[in-house]
Amino acid sequence: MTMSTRVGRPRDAAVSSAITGAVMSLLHNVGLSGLTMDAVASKAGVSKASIYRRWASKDELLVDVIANLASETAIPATGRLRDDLVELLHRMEAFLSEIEAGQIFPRMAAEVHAASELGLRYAEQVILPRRAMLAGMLSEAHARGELRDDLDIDVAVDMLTGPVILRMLLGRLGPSDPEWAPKLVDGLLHGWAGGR
Amino acid sequence: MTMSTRVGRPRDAAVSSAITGAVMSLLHNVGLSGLTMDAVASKAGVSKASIYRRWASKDELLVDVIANLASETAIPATGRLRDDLVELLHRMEAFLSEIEAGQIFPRMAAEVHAASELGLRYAEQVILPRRAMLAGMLSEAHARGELRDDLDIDVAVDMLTGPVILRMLLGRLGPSDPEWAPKLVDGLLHGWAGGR
DNA sequence: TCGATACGATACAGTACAGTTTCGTAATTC
DNA sequence: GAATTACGAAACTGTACTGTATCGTATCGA
Repeated sequence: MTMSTRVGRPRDAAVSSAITGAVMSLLHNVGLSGLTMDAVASKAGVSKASIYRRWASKDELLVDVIANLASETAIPATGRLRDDLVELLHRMEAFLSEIEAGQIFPRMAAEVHAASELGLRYAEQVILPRRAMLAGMLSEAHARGELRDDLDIDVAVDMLTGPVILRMLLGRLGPSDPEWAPKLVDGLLHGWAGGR
Repeated sequence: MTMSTRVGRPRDAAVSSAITGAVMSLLHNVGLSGLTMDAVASKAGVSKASIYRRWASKDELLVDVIANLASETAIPATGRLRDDLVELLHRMEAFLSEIEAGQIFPRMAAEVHAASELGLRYAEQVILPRRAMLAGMLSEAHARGELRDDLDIDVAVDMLTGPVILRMLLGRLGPSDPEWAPKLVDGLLHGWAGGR
């Protein structure tokens, strides 16, 4: 029962990375609408057959690339909640604008809403892990006594991420306010009413 | 220079309304992806020629219908901000789920982001007016002394609408919490930190 | 050397859809 | 009643894809 070393010419790893690289490049340049399999093959200098030898469909290729694209994200943890939140928002803004997420996220949101295969995998591999990380961050702050006891963590995650997503979706509608992130954080922490 | 009364058979107003009605119905049922001109014609009991006699393209038809669809919305005004906000959120949730906006909004967000003709008109006719109404509502509350002086109204609008949009986009990911709206409002008004 | 698999290139099949055109018929103005 | 426009039906054109198949060639294990 030897681990059968496959016979025949082995797959070229450079081809695989050329394909995923081409997908990322095209996402960045032409967005999701202009991303065709012919364009990927052309950009990667690769034949379409080589793509379909590795991925069964365009959707599987996309999920693969997008999931990896969104993997490396560290949560700031200085111990001071306000600073952590502002820093987090800045990172989210950077990430969302970096890869033309304005093209990707609306499409993925529609997929999630439609509960398609692509949408489910995007939710599992991209959205839910991030929400879990945020929830963990808030839980730690709660343990440190920085949050009210009756704050619902899930709702808080919505309160934090919702405005960022919205801002990215509608970004071009108004002038961008460099103080937006700290204003949001202070609004969240201290509330609209009463106070100072 | 008489106002030339056009010669020939006049257009049937019933045909026009059948078309727009079919578009709304299809948006409701199959969403934007399944909305083809053949489907519209079939559903309306009308020939495609009659559609293209009235609208030059699918996009123009869509803009027309969507703009009218989002026209009538009243802002609650009981004078107590908290109740108004909760009621407002409920109306937004109802509106967004009513017409399968989960299909429409992501698509329109992508259009807005791409600054296409369709996106610009959607922003002008649907998004911006609503934001203005919300800003007015908050300004009144501010005049009544219910809000902190240093609250940025624009950011506040983001804080209010962002979570609702997000919740709608990702709606199917988690169990729905009937107390979500009041939790959000209380979180906004009283803040995460300090307090009670 | 031989069988098996990968590769690029390219043609091909299949599908889906926007928008156009044709045709026979109905409504309206002059 | 003649010219003109609207109407439904349906065929048609053009396009833009996804995914498959074919072919000659290259690279591996046995």
